[in-house]
Amino acid sequence: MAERPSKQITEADAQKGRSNDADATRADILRVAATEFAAKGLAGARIDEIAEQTRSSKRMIYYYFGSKEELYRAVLEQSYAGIREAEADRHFEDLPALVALQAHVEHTLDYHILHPEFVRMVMNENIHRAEHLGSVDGIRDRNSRVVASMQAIIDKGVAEGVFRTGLDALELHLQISSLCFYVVSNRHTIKVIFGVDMSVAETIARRRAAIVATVLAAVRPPA
Amino acid sequence: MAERPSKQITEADAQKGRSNDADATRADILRVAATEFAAKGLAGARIDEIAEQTRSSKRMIYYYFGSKEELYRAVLEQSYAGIREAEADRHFEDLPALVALQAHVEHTLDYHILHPEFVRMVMNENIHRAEHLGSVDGIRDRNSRVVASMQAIIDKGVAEGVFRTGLDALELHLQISSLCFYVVSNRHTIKVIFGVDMSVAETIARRRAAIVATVLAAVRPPA
Amino acid sequence: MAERPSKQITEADAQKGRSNDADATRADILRVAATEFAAKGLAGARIDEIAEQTRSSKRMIYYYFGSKEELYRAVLEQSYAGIREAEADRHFEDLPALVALQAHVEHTLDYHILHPEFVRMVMNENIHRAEHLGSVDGIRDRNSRVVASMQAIIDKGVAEGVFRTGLDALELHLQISSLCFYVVSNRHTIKVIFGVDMSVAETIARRRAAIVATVLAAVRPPA
Amino acid sequence: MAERPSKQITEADAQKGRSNDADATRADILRVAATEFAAKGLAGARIDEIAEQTRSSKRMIYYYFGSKEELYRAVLEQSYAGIREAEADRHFEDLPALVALQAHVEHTLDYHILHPEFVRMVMNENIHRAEHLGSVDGIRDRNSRVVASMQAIIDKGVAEGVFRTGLDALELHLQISSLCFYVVSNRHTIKVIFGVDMSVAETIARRRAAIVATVLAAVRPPA
DNA sequence: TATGAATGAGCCTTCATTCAT
DNA sequence: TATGAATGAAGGCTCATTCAT
Repeated sequence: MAERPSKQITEADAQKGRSNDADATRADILRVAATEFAAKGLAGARIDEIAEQTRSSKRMIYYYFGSKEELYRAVLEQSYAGIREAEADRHFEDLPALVALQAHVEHTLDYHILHPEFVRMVMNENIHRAEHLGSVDGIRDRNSRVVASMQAIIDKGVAEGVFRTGLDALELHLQISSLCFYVVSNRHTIKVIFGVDMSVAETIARRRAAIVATVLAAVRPPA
Repeated sequence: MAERPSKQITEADAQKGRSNDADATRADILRVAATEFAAKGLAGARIDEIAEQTRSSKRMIYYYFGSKEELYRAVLEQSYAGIREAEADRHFEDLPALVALQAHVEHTLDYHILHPEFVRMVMNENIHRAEHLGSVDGIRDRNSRVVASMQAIIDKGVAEGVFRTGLDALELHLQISSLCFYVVSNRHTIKVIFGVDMSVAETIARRRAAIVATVLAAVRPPA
Repeated sequence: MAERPSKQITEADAQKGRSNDADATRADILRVAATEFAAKGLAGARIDEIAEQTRSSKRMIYYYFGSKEELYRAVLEQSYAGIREAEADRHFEDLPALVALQAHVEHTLDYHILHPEFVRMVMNENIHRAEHLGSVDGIRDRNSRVVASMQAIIDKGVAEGVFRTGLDALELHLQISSLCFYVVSNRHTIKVIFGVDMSVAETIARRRAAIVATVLAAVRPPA
Repeated sequence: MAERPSKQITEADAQKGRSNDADATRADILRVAATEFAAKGLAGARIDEIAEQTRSSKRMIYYYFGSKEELYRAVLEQSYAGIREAEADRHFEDLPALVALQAHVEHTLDYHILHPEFVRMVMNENIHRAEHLGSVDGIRDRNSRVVASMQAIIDKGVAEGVFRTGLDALELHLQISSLCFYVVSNRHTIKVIFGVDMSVAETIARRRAAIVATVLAAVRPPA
């Protein structure tokens, strides 16, 4: 993310002692906006509040992003880019299927727990019937990649004789997502209704084990 | 005050404990508001738009509910009352554990699919960190009831030798909830990313079977 | 004020065990309204709040008084009726002029201190350029009576040789009013600016003496 | 910010420390609001009406003042700043005590007559129990200054042998205020009740003379 | 005489957005 | 690229008043 800025530092910038202010400003706005939109949704977030927490001004938000909605889309895009990168970084090819699946589930759960803003953005997007997600670049690529990756694990598991046959890669992916997403997305109502605090490490550990157990049970061949 | 209501109490009214125009107006507002809040969230919904779809006026909304937030809370309360009633109607006591569990999962999934507004309200509430849920009456009662019911099934299943030991009732409930909730809550992003339309009957049937299979696998005793 | 109800108790009332409900209701509303209007002014007072503090309802306010403004006028009228009665009760005819004048000043000051709502109503009325006072019955009578009374004291004082000549009755009345009114009308700003609390008995006593001294000095003949 | 205001700084602006459109807009709003609040009070004044008489818009009122109450407070502050400045401009040090006192009374009366909005604002504030006055800067300073000034006159008068001893500076100040304030504050009820029009020059002159006479009599040593 | 329900107009306030510089 | 000032439209809410019974 911070590795390769999209614009080169111009000579003029260098002369003025500024090192790519534009990108820094953009990133700064995006960071603040991500927090605000995740916290309050598209309608609930306030451009003024975002501007105040920014190092620059409200005018700059419009200069860089054009409108509140486009800023929201940029945040959304960034959110999905994050999980895409995280998923791309995982390489379970050489592991036994069961180990790979377990690792995948744990990584997925961890990502959600570590990135509640991502979870909130996805919730927001669903409240808006995903109308902004369509215009986000490369969003459909995720499909093939994540499903292919799941399919690879399934194939290996079946080949190893540790998975049952007839498993559907997309279905399995969605179930794992369900189990990992819900823990984070619904943690507040869970807390109120059941008194369970999902931010406690021990609770998380217990839930992780239970989720892993369920997923492994789901792929287990019949006795 | 309670001496003589101006209109006669009909049998239907009596059954619902409603007795006059006031309650009808209240209910009408609540119904419209439920749709709007579910669709757009607390911040996104507009009192004006709710009023327009109502048989009464904006003024009446404030007359009966006091503020936008209180109206939202009333809708939230009603949403939870709905699922609580639905859960209370289920009686699986005389069924074998596996059948009871399967029926429970299917009912739960069906309820979510049939009541997407409930799902959306829960999402909204989580976006607001469940700050309004706390003041909703009887919300914590659900805990004991739903967990007790799950525990009963677990106990019977273990007694019958068809469930493994060591199952946690709350954990199982949350996993079932995850699997049933996500299908509905995230259907829009799922549609955009994976092209799967959750409103198609066939897709639903396939997912229902898969979810049931996973839950049953999760409780299955080791081979 | 509560001595003689304006309407007789009808037989029907007596039968129902009600003793002149209508007048009681009217008086009750008027009493509450007086407090509210005095406290918040015509624009600031709320019919709803008045109704809530009443033993009857909002509808009754309109039934008896027709409108907010007319209720205000009724309160105003009642306020002026109060001071008129108080002034009418004073009989200084047999006293020496100086004693009579001193008693008059003290009574006037006491009345203002004991009836801050009257003072507030007069302030309100001046803020509204006295547009409602015109339609209040018998308001101009006060002129002749109060000026005549003052003139009588002046005449006697001059005859006794203890007052200077050339005194104007209205002017003297207005100066006494000024001194007595201001203490109450401006007590809040006085408190904030000068830290003097006009509700403290000792402070009042000191001010009373000072005001009396000034008025007596004002009528004193030249040395 | 202060680099180059869009309009040239006029001499008048410079004198008042104002330099650009923003301050002009603010001042314009304040001027209009002063009239409205004085005329109708806090509750009676309408932001819409103020906005209409302004060169700018309703939105700008909130941009500069935040709320109706804060605008009211700004007007109140300005009102008191006016009389404070007027009082500061008076220099009676070199005059004989009697002349100084008479000049002071006449100036005070003139200020009230020339600034009825100030009088009305003070009335409004008293109707609101001076709850806004507390947060007005420098309001308590007036105390020391005005009392000190009065004390100086008293001291000189006593030294000259033309004032009696035992005079209290605050008390004298309050009596003078009473006499000058009431003429303006209660002129409408006075007009209705006594038919005396305080806006007529001759009437004012007569009252001024009478008030001066009373104050001078109040300080006169015993014969 | 009395009451709860209803209402239209209008009020204070806020929002995303744009302009002038 | 950057900033403070400005804005139209609309949003939530309240008020005095009236209707149906």
